[in-house]
Amino acid sequence: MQSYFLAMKAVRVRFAPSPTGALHIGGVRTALYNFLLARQQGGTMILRIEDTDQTRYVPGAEEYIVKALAWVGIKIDEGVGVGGPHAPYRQSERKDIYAKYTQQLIDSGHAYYAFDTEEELEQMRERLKAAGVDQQQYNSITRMQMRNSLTLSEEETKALIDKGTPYVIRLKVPRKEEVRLNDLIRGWVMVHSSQIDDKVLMKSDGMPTYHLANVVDDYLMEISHVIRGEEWLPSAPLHVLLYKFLGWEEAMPKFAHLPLLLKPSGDGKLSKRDADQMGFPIFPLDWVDPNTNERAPGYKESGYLSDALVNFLAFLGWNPGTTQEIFSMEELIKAFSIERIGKAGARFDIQKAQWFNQQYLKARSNETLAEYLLTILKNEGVNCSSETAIKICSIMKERITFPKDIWEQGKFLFFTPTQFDNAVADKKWNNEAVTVLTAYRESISALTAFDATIAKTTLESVTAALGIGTGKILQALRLSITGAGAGPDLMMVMEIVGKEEVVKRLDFALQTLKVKVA
RNA sequence: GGUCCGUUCGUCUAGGGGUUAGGACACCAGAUUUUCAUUCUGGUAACACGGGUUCGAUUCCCGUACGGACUACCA
Repeated sequence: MQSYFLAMKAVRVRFAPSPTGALHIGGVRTALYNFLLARQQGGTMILRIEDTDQTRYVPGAEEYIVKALAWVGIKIDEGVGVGGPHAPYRQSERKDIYAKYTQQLIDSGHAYYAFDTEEELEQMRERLKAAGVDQQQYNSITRMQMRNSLTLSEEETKALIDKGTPYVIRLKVPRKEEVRLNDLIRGWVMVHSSQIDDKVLMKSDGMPTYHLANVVDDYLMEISHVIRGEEWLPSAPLHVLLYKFLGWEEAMPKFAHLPLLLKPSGDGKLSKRDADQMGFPIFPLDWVDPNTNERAPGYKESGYLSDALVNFLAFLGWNPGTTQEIFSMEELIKAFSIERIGKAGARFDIQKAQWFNQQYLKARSNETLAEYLLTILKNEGVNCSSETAIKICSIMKERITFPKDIWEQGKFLFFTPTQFDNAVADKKWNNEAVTVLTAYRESISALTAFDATIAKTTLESVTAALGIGTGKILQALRLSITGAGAGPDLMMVMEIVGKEEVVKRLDFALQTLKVKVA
């Protein structure tokens, strides 16, 4: 009956970041998994901002999170930015709610006031450490030696509070109890309550800690599944205890603790530092730290396509069990399942992300890419027809990883080369080449129509007439036209560049490289 | 240190009591491309270790090792 009720419960998931800076790429994956489950089950995706630590608040972070999620295609149904029946969705605006439930815990004997100063806490830890105690915790044993409402009389406690003495409210964790939870990814996890300390629920500034706020909000917002990073697993039993003490055991959400995203070296959580060192972004969008004014690159601005990034991220810790690798968001929604999420941490391999990007880029139409190219060209002050831009994209897109490469690797299409690759020139620039190219220049300048096919047939007839193999001089021709020894189809390049420019470039190359054939 | 979690090619992973342990990225080689890239074909490469259970374990159990997370009035 009970489980039937739970099974039927509408799927409501939340992504609950803290606005302490830009959204980490690991956070994006967590949000994605939540979103996939919500969409698949016809559920609701909620965005809640966990800003209970006023000291760590970073201006602009919340806005960044909203923008970043929108960019990757994670649509928020309810929460910050869109509102909903459980507003407000910013924890700092829900202080009264938490106060009410802390009071309830105190009244039911599951929480207590603690007046210990930082120094006193420090002394306690020192004392325990010196005594060789394994855990220097505020717990069922040590709390009896501290200044709290358990060791003080009711009058003393009241007097202290009335006097305005700073205090926190701590959870009274039972001394001996087996706390268990059935994680959707890891199965049963059991922890003895003696291992859990009397966590602070309400800080001395009147704000709740994560533990309390998270449980209260998940309950009130009717969250069905808590999908979050593995770093929360150790405190999950504490949350289970809270549900129990608050009388919400029946409505407790299911938990799924995701494997961590590891640094490429594999030792530890992926951090901004590692990403910087390895030269890849850690944030979805560019982020300027308001304190240092430092700019951290984003995936978007670095040229990653959002659907490629989503595909890549989805596969870090999850797989469909088939050999299909390319998944659109729609396909991911259909195929996703929590059961197929792995247990072990996944190293972050930027090469794979680049491969996905390349795949998605190739799948883009020339027209779409051309639009993008045209905006770059406009900024660069380069004139180009959209027809030409489409042609350029068609020859460039097979050979690049990022859209910006079309421009960066295709500059020779817009500018006459000013210098030539010496290695190629040394090898391929010889008398034969000069003979052919000189003749070819003459033939082309006499042409009235010009395109890739004509360029090719013209070249073939010139080499045939001279009795020289086309292949022998092609590199020299490429060098003349592009300045380099490698690139896209040469005939198409010449078509794009146009007859006049081809002649001009041949003249310049013949002139400049003359010395090579002394 | 303590608690918890984890461990299949270099990486992401499939698989699961009897398999030639499969795929993808990366890498290497060949083919195509008169270049490079793409594409195609092929190749190198893995069940951490030790005990059980079993006719048989990479798969189940227990240890060990190694790795990670957590251990704040941070989330």
